[in-house]
Amino acid sequence: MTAQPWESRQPARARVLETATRLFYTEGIHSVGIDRIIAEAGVAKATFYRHFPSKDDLVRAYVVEQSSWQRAAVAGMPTASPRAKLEAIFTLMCDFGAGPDYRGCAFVNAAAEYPDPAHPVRQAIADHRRWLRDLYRELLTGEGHPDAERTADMLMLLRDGLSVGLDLDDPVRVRAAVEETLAAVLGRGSAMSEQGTTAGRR
Amino acid sequence: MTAQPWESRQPARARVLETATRLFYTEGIHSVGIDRIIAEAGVAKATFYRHFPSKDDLVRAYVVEQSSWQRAAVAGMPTASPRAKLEAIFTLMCDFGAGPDYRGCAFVNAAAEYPDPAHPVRQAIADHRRWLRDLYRELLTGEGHPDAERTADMLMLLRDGLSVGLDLDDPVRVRAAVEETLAAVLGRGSAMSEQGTTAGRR
DNA sequence: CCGAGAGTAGACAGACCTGTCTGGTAGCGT
DNA sequence: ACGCTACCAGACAGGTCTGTCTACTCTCGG
Repeated sequence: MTAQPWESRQPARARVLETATRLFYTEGIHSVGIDRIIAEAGVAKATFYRHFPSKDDLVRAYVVEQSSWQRAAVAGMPTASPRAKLEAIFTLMCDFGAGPDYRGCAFVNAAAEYPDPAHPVRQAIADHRRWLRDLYRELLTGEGHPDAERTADMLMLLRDGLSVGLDLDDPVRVRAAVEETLAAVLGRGSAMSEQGTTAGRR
Repeated sequence: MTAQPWESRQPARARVLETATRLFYTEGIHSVGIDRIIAEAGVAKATFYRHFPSKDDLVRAYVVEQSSWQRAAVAGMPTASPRAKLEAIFTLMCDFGAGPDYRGCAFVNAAAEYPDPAHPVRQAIADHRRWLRDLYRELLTGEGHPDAERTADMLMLLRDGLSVGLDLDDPVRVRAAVEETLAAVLGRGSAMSEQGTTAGRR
């Protein structure tokens, strides 16, 4: 009875990481135990601990994987002008944040559960944020923005704000405020377009 | 040996709440157990459970108390113009966030550990955020701002962004970006003054 | 003086946590 | 056919969690 034709399924490590990602994101990290993860992933405990020597390693892998997803998503976006790309990134975040499963930014939430800045999980979060800020800065530079450094920091502020607000406040109002702020920060070239999933207005 | 002259000390409930506030904020909520709190507060377990029927009640009291602090802090600020008051509020947040003990926004962090929006803790957080947005809106209205509703939402974005950024990124750069964004959102009347604790520039 | 109220100290129950270990099975390369 | 690797199932240890309970002490109002 044991060990079905599991070539059909994903390999154990991927199943664990997928399950952990879902549970960590929707329920929080400290609230989800190993037993629950291996049960829902259909994986034996020994197998889990072979792939992830400790729970913290799993958490770190979760954060790193989230970062990889986002990098891939950005890399796979249609290459329009830098400005259009920036606006598309923020539109995408607003769309995602308006969905029913949205639970805030995975990195911010993880950081809230790992206070120590020297912890590997925090390091992974810091890596992601460095990448993100560099992305903003390069897009701004590519657009010929006169103060890409400062403006990239402002976009980080906006990004963090919308991550939190979409979770805790009314997403429709947050979205409108994001569009307005983005226009104010980037200068009113072409306002963030109207193709959002939720009808724009207010 | 038991029961010293504890009229000199704070009463038990206050000691518990004070200890819990410190530990919850600096180490996270799920990471801190009841045993630790009562030990550091110097309170018996039975006493604790008389004042707080469950840990969640304590957590809720922690959130409510944080909210009270902030309301009192705002109420106790010198009453200048609404605009000056707004700028002072953001300056205060930046000053606080530049300190070594800063660990992010207590409400955002707590929300990260309580995913269920119907949970009493989340309700308390929502109450605080409603108060905060109303405060922004009223100050903007008092200043005669043409679109206080929308701008209040933008200030919420900025507030959440700086709460996160001051914890996870370089506080000096975040502060500069906050000043810039605030000026952009509020319109360049009088830029946020230079009296910060950390030297302004970049 | 005496009883009520608030507090202290600590044992205890039952659940859950991480992490280890044993033992068995399925598939693959050689 | 053989061994290697990856996996499954589950028991187990040792600790920690929340919450309950017993037994005692101190203080104060009446």
